[in-house]
Amino acid sequence: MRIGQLAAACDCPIETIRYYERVELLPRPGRRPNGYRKYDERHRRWLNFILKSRGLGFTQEEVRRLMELADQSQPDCTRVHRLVRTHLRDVRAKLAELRRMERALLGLKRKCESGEFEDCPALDELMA
Amino acid sequence: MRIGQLAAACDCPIETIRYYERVELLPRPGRRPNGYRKYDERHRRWLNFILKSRGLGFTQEEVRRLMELADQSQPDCTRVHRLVRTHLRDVRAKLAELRRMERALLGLKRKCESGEFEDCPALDELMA
DNA sequence: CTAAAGCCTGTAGTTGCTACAGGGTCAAGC
DNA sequence: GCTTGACCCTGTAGCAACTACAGGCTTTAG
Repeated sequence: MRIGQLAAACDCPIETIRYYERVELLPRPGRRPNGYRKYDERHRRWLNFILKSRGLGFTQEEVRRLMELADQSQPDCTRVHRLVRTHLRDVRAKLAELRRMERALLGLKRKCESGEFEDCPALDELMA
Repeated sequence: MRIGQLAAACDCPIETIRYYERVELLPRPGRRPNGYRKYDERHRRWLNFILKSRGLGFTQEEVRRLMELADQSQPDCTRVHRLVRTHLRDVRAKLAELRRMERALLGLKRKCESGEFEDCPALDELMA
């Protein structure tokens, strides 16, 4: 397939596919005589793997490691497990941070809503 | 005060202060004859405002708008309220996304833990 | 034969900082 | 008087992970 067809198959922008090639996430495809990239099923599966992993928030570096592990004949489940656990920890840290923000923003919002003030109490709180 | 003292007062890296000046978030300070930046209380309060807002996840653009609103003699609480609500929506969208990731990662983790497989079931799922 | 759609490379922009390199300034101590 | 160290300056480059052109080929449909 050509790049556009791969992009359609994986629902991923063409530019992103070329980008993954440039940063050496996606293996280099073959080329037709006219210079067009030529992809096969293997590429489609790797691209899907990358997209799924990124969709779970793994960094490029982590995806690279996952791909190395997946590429072995005898996948090392222990390592995969460790990667997943570590990343889960990161995700939970971000969750905690966002929840903190949510609480604070809710507080600001309530202040804005609670009655009549000369000046805005939310701005006051940010200024304090 | 000099930049180092402001940085210490607000617990913020010096580089960040210069950066905020460059992108025109923080008003330009005066200069001493030797070229050193010279800050006063007003700068300290603005910098705190910026740091607090950023800590709540507001983008630079949003902080700029908040600052404009805060700078008026008659702060428009309605606009502030709208900014806060919009941002709260964004934060909640990110929360939902992260929770989705958390669930999926937890699923992967459990698969890795649940017994003996020939190959890693987590990798299988990413590959599928 | 021409127009549109598809592909190519290479580079620059995004957000919000952070990290130098390569200098100038200033107060304290010997 | 001179050095040492802490502080400050500008300007540029780097990070993640894309996204968006510009400027140019090729292929396909009518």
